[in-house]
This record gives sequence, structure tokens and C-alpha cells, in this order.
Amino acid sequence: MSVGRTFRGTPLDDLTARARIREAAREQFTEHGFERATIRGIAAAAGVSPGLVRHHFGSKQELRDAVDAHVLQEIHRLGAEIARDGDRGDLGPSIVSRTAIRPYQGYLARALVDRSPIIATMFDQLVDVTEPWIAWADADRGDPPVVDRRTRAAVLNAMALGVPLLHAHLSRVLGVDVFSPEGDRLIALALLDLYSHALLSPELAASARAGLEAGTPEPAG
Amino acid sequence: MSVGRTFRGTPLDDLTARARIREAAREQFTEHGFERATIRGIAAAAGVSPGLVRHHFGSKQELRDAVDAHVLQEIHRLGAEIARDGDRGDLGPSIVSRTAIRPYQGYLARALVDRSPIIATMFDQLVDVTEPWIAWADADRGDPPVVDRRTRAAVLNAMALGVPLLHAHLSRVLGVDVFSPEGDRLIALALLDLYSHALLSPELAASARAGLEAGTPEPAG
DNA sequence: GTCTATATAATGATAGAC
DNA sequence: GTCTATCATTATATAGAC
Repeated sequence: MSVGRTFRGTPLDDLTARARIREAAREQFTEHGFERATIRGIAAAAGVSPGLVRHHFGSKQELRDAVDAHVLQEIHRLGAEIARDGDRGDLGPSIVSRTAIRPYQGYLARALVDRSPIIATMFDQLVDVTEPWIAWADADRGDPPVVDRRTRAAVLNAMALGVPLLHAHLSRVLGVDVFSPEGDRLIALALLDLYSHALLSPELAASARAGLEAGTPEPAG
Repeated sequence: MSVGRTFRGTPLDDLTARARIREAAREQFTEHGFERATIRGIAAAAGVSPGLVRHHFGSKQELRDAVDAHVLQEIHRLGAEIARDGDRGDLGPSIVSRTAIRPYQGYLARALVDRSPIIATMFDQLVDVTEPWIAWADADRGDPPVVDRRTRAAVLNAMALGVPLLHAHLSRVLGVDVFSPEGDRLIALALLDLYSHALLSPELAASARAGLEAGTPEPAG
């Protein structure tokens, strides 16, 4: 019973043309970015004519907006679903949100780089749900943090999104597609290990901090 | 004595047209990505005609290759220079390389997302220099790592590159341009704090690891 | 070395038939 | 709802003058 690609359990062939176009656009935007993705390419991937894309969505920009809005809606739906099933009270809202965005993290990351205004709001929301987690981790440490929680939460999220953004290079170096089940598992294990161990001793960090004041910071492009 | 933008100490006006075009291209590629950047825009930014761009570089693709090669060369030059001055044996080769790439991290990150083959090699080199650092940190921990060094080094680099990649969103959330001197300093402090403290207790990490086996991994786009 | 003018290709937008 | 055909725009590539 190999059924090809599906969306929410439904084989793509069974979706309305409108939904197929939207899903094809999501894939193409994720893979190539908004600019490089073409209406013709999206139409071909969806198995329809370019004219039908225009009929349903008006313009390329409006198509992007529709995909953005739909992805956001799906993430919120998934989040609510996971929170409802609520088995994993383990790590609080952060892990729920991470699990909810997982199927869309590639699209999300790319849309953020492509400066999609609708998706931009999601970054702020991710920072919001990450903050309590940082606060919780702060309770376990001796020395006081040198920068505020929100800053660290924001930096941490930018870093986490680097993984799907550089998936091609990660996959090449690791020798496994990071979007495959095995690759995804490997990344998750690596992240857990990274998150649960300090890479720098407090002393080294302090000395590096001291060196920061001495060094010549160069604004960069 | 405000002298406008410079390259290696030389005011841009004093550079040859060829060099000005190359620098303008680097800025435009960093800002807009390869696809969205136009030869016309680059020529205008360099203060020359589009025809001259073609005269010096042949095609847009060749221009990209030239910029890539030049950035790589500059990074290696900077790295050698820093290694020679060698005051900061503090943090090993990793921090040295970070310092070398700092002025170009924006270009680097964007070029990696844009799948530039020449820059792709730099990602592998970053992983190479990061591995010893991971090994060094491993010596300080009690429990054995659950994934190999190279995997963690690769993931860590992908994460670090997330910062310049999402600079626009980071800057918005933090309220300061992360490419400005103050912003750069704030990010550096945040990274040092993040790198020197565990965010997850070993127990929590273990329980999350256990949950990984139970959960349903979804391949993502 | 540098510019202007033009050719060509790709793409988004549009109109109209079925 | 869906397709085919066409237009308009934009960007790259090219040729040739100065």
C-alpha cells in the first residue's frame, strides 16, 4: 500500500486542485526559495496549468501569502492537538511548539530568510515560548546570566533554525538526509547532547568575555 | 575624517572598477541573495555601467564565482594573519577561525543557502576546525557523548550560521542591528553564555531521548 | 577600460475558449 | 474549474562605439 505523497493523511491526488497547488508551492518555496520558484514550476508539480494558479490565487505574491497563512494555521492546529493529547509534559510549551513546527521547519526557516512578513510573526512567537524554558534553565545555574533571557531565547531560536536552513550541507557532511527519519533522529540526538552539556568552561567564557572588550569589533556584511 | 566605506583600509573610490564591482556584488548577494540581486543593481552600487560588469566578469555566474573565491581567499588570509599574531591561544583554532570569518559570515551563510559550490567547501572546513574544540570539551564531561564529534561539530556550525542568516529577525526582536558593533557584542556575549551553560539537565535529556524512540518521527519539507 | 544600444530568454500577468 | 495562447516586463547576454 505505497500511496505516494500525502497531506494530512490524504493522497495528494485526492485533494482539490487548489490544495494541490498550495502544497506544491510550499514544496517549491521550501526547496528553491520564493524568488527562484516559478509559477510554471509550481503548476507542473501540482499537475495543473499555470493559468489555474492565477485563477485560484491571483498572483505569485498572493499565493505566497496563502501558503504562509496555511502553514501558520497548520502549526497552531498541530500545537493544539499535541497540547490536548498532552502526554509529554516533559519540557513544557517549548517542546510542544518544536514538535508542532517540525514538519514545517524547512518552510518556516526559508520563509524567514526570504523576509516573508506573515511568517516573521512566528519567529517572535518562538522566542516567546522559548523564554520560559531559558528561565527554567537559569534556575539551575550558579552564576548570573550576562545577557537577558529574551536575547538568549532569540539567539537560540536563530541557531535552531540554522539546521533546516543548511540541511543540504549538513546532509552532505553527515552522509544522511537530515529530513529523512534517520537523519531527523540523528539531529535530535545531537541537539539533546549539545543542549545538555556546556562547551565552554565558565573560566574560558569569562576570559573570552574579557578579550571581547580588548578586541576590535568589525561590523560585517 | 569620515571616509565612507572601505575595503582593507582603502576607500572604495580608490579601488579599481573591477574591485568595486566585486565588493558591490558581495554586498548585494549578501543582502538579497544571488537570485534576487541584479547585474544592473550591482553596477549601480559600484558606480559603473552594466556592460562593464560583463567586460570584467563575463556572466553573473562567473561574477559569483569570483566573489566566492575572493571571500575564501580573504578568510584564509585573515586566518593566517590572526594565527601569526597568535596572542589569543585562548580558545584554540575554532575561535580563531570564527574571528577570521566574522566580516564575511553574512556572505558565507547566504551563499551556503544559495548552494554556492565554492563556498560549500568552507562549511566542511568549519566543521574540521570545530571538531578538535568539541573533542576538547568532551574531556570535561562525565557521561559519554551519544553522537560522534563530527556530527555535533556539523550541527553546531549550522546553528552558528543561523545567526547571520536570520539577522533581520534577530535585530527586530533585540531592537539593535546585530551587524552593528553593539549588536555584534551583544550576540557574542549571548553565544558565550549559551556555550558555557547547559540548557537541559542530563536527566531531562535522557528522558527526552527515551521519548524519541516512542514518538512518531515525521519526515519534513 | 568604459559606455550605449540591442537581442534574447525567462517569467509573471492577462484574456478568452471550453 | 481548467486550459491554451499571448502580452508585458525584466534581466541577462551580446555587439560595437568611444
